[in-house]
Amino acid sequence: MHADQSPLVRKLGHGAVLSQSDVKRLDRLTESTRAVAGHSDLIRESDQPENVHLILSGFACRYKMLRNGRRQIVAFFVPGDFCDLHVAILGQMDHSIATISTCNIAEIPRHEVLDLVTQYPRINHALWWATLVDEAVLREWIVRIGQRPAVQKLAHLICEIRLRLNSVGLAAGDEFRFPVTQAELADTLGITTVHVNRMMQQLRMEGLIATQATLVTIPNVERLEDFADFDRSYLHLVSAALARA
Amino acid sequence: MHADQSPLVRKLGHGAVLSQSDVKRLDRLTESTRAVAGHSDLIRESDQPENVHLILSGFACRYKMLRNGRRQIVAFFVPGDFCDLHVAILGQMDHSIATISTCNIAEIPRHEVLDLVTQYPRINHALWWATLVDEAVLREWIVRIGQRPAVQKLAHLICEIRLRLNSVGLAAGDEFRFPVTQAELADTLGITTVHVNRMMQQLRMEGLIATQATLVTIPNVERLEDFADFDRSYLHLVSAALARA
DNA sequence: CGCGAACTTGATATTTGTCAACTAAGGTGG
DNA sequence: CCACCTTAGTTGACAAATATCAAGTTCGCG
Repeated sequence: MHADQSPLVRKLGHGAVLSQSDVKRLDRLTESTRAVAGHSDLIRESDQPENVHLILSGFACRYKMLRNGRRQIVAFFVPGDFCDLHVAILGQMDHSIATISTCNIAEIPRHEVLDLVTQYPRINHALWWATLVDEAVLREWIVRIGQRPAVQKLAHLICEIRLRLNSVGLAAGDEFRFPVTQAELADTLGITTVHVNRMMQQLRMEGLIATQATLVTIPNVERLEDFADFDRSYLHLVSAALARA
Repeated sequence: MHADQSPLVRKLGHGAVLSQSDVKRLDRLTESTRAVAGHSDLIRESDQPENVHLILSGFACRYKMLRNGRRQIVAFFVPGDFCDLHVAILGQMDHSIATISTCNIAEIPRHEVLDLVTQYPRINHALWWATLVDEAVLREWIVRIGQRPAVQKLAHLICEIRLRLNSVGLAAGDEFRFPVTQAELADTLGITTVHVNRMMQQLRMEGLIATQATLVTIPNVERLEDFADFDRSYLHLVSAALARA
């Protein structure tokens, strides 16, 4: 594992053992980038996007609006994540994608993705792996929202984000940047802003997390994961690592 | 559309325009079937299954257990659905699959699936479509659980099941069989059995649904869908139908 | 006809939501 | 560099939704 690898390469490295040329090909994707301000839509419901979006830095999310004005965030994107790898097949977006913080993104033409999956078998495998992990994450979000009390929802989400950032080299030590407002957390967890605030205080008081501005510190990861009943296995971060050893 | 088509063929017909030979190939999948009693596990968490499971009749579900004994159902399977089309890539199941009612299932060896996706491009496209629709359904479940009051959750789920059954020819007219207990609905919607019961009564009193045993009758589909704020588009049932017209 | 599972009911407890106000923080123009 | 101004975070009192518990009742099946 090289310290200078991009989040994308690090991420896909969990899904397949990549060769030098694979890495070189992936790095080419990030040659032309675009900066996007926070809180702006990348794709709207009913769009039929031409390009695939890859997050290089910053946070973004996938969300759906309801008739009554409520919003549910159904996915977070961190650096290394593709937002819409395959939507072409369905023809039409059934949700929207927006940045949360300022982001650097790469827009990758459809034909280039096609080149990746047909010419680079290990990258193809890694992209499949990433798609299936995305699905596993969706399932875990359902469990989190459906069965956990609010404090655990929050703790569990923080565990997930920490581990995902860690797996792409963005949560060294016990802290990481998490520029997400309490209102956005509320839309993610299916609770109100006020309640997020109180649950946050509870986590702080129990010494499970500490925050200053957007910096989250987790003094004892194991303790937080135990509190949240967080089972890492759904992120499937081990198999390729084992293969590499 | 032929009345004698299997649920599988009907379902995949929404994802691609299938040829005669495609249909013939798909029908071959269902030659050897197996009956499974209700409430028995097909695959358990941490299994590494050899075959792909296809539901031919009956209802099944995907679920995850929590440390505290609670259960969350994260997917329903109706006839025509594959339970685990691609889990091979992730190496290990992170959840379990169980029948709800008595089911007829086909177990399809991995190499045969490989044959399908490599030798039959339209079937390959349809399977991709099915996978992406599954993902869209997961997102909608998150929205349902996260943002809707309990009555709407229930109504919304009923709308989804009705439409999915209808799309494979199993919900003719205004009624369909739905052999799912209130306890299972509770595990699906993230509410308690008692509350499911009360919300069910409310839907009945408002004349939105009627039930006798496992038979659900919906006098006015449009009214129920409006009540549930149900937007069909996430099931992506139109594109191939348009192509056919 | 009886037994167990599923469904139903009522009383009460708990969690979470709502509303409304206030404080703190960050960014911008004068 | 300060004053202001907007956004994010915080608080308290109260309301509503949902959970819990415990006891029926009904239904299908052997």
